[in-house]
Amino acid sequence: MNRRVTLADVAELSGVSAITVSRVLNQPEKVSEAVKIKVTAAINKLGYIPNRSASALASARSGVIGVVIPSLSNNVFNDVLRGIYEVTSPAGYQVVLVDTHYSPIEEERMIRTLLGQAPEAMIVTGSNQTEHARKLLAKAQIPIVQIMDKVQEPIDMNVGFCHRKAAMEVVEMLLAEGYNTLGFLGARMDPRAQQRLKGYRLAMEQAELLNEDLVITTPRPSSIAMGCELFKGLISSSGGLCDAVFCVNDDLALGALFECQRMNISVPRQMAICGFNDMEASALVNPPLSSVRVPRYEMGVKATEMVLQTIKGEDVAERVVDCGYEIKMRESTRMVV
Amino acid sequence: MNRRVTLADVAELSGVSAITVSRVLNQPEKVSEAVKIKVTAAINKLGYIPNRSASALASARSGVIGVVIPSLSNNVFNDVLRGIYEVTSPAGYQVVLVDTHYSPIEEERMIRTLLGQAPEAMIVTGSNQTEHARKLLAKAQIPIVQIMDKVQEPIDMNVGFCHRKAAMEVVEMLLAEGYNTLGFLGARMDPRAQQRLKGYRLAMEQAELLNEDLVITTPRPSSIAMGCELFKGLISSSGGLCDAVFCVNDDLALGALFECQRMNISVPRQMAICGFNDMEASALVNPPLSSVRVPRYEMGVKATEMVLQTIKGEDVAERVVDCGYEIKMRESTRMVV
DNA sequence: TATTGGTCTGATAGCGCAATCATAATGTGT
DNA sequence: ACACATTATGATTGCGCTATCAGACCAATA
Repeated sequence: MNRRVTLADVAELSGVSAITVSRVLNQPEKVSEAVKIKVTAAINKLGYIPNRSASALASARSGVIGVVIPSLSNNVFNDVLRGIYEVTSPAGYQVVLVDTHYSPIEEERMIRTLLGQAPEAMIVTGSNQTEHARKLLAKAQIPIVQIMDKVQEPIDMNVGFCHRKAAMEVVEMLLAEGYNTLGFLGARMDPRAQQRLKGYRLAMEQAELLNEDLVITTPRPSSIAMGCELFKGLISSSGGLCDAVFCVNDDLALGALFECQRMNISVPRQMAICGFNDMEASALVNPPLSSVRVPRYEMGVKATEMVLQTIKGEDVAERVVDCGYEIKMRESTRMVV
Repeated sequence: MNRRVTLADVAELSGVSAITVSRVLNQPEKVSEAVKIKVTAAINKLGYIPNRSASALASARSGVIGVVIPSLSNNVFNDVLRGIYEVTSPAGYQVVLVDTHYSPIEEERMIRTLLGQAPEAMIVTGSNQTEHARKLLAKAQIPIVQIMDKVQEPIDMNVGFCHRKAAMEVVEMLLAEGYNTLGFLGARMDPRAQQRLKGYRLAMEQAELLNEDLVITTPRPSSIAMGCELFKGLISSSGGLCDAVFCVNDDLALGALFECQRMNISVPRQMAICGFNDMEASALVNPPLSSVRVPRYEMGVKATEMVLQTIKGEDVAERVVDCGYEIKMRESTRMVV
């Protein structure tokens, strides 16, 4: 027979009760050395691996943290995830990760299935959950952190920053540098992209320079290739008058840069380019691309620490954390005189 | 009270037995229309979400697929994961993902905890598991696919390609193109990187051109910045004699390219560059980088289809799949006469 | 010696669900 | 009318583990 090895098997072999074996694994300080050694030997001999479903059911603790992200392909979330695992892994928690493909409907479905795992906490991206999804989350009575965005009315906790403010600040810096015909490239246009566009519009309006012909966006997914395409769109729509472009992320900015190289448009002399997220490539291309550094890894770590702390019953001092950002002005937006 | 809603609650409200509610959810074809409507209404009213731990325990089916990858930061695995989710998600399976940080020891530990979830199948990366980890996997009696590599003796199933052969072929093509002082840049040097290096060495040896001074590697993580660094190492170690460089991945190749641009080394006139993986940027930089296209997404899909098929009890025709690769020769390795 | 307090171990029950088998209700053919 | 198959529903049980409480044991103190 190849029945799976259970606690009872270990108990029998080591001559103790099942509950004692359980204690050896979960509360070893409550067991005498002699028994611990006997039981450990039996565990190793049988190759016993505890069944988490049974444990979860009996203890009402699943050891699962649910993580909801909008896209597995967006590298931005790699770093966030890395941060999350950095904390969950040593703490013995498992991550169950779902991808919503940027769809609130799908997100609601995913949250529902995730809740079926009775997660002890959830980390979700942004704030445009459906009304029903928010209700589900609130009803679950577990710690929840919304990440990436600065959220108006958090379901529970929040770690993020204001994308609108960051974008405004970028535009203001570019205007201060001397650029004035400043275009905008955006793809996917998820809520965070929308906020950045809003920031761009606000700052341009304030400077009385807003020209909707210079705003090129698409709901299609973002990519370097899309950056090339949108940039060509900007050139034709602006009649070649643009002197700078703010891209909603670094992929688009790289695309714009590579396209400039092919079109023999000198960066930054003829065209300044600024991205967002500060991915690794941005600082290393030629010329180095200006961008906005975002503490992605740190957000993942912080959010996870907050939920684990709450699980442990400790108080979380700051339930809403503005993790900020850092504008990295590099050669790609240095005005040449 | 805020006790979680259970099957029994739904059963009571709808005036049927618990098992009937269970059937409405899992085998609706076995329940009459009238009862189905009544029960569904109760489920919605109470906001009932089934507890998967209990379900897993009772049915001995966890609905979990375990996935073991060596690194969350390596973008190569994004696409593989995307492929995996593309299949698991509609089939109602949850993915539990673990990251081994390229360490077989940590991998063994992760596999052990993963097995605690009683996964119905596992997808693991490569073949350098510890002996014990392999035993654990084999003992689990579940379908297992090793991905990425072509594996000598698969634990169960395998989807991948031969990295050594791919690298050999690349080197042979570069030599045929007319390059002969061909360097190698490698970072991290995980088993697949080792295989590519082996392929390089074999091909160079065959051509009687192998010169270990032109092999620059580091165990440190791979990155674009590391590509810049290693390339500088190659230049100094080769005394500027190199006319081409084969990089173990595209990050290093991009680093080498960007560094060439800064050092005013013309690519490909003075230095040809070839990468591996064919990430998006490679085709879009200037000049476009030669690389090896690898069906990452497809590997994820295929591996997942294979395990789900096995779970369903169907036979998998090919238990070992060579998914191949495609060498993309682009301008960065075009000999200029 | 009796009492107390502490440490260690075990018996029992139940977490929420589905497998299994039993039973009731319905239809079908003769 | 009957036997018989078929479909729909329910009662019981147990998956593997841990919470809870009870008890055994020992040492130290009164």
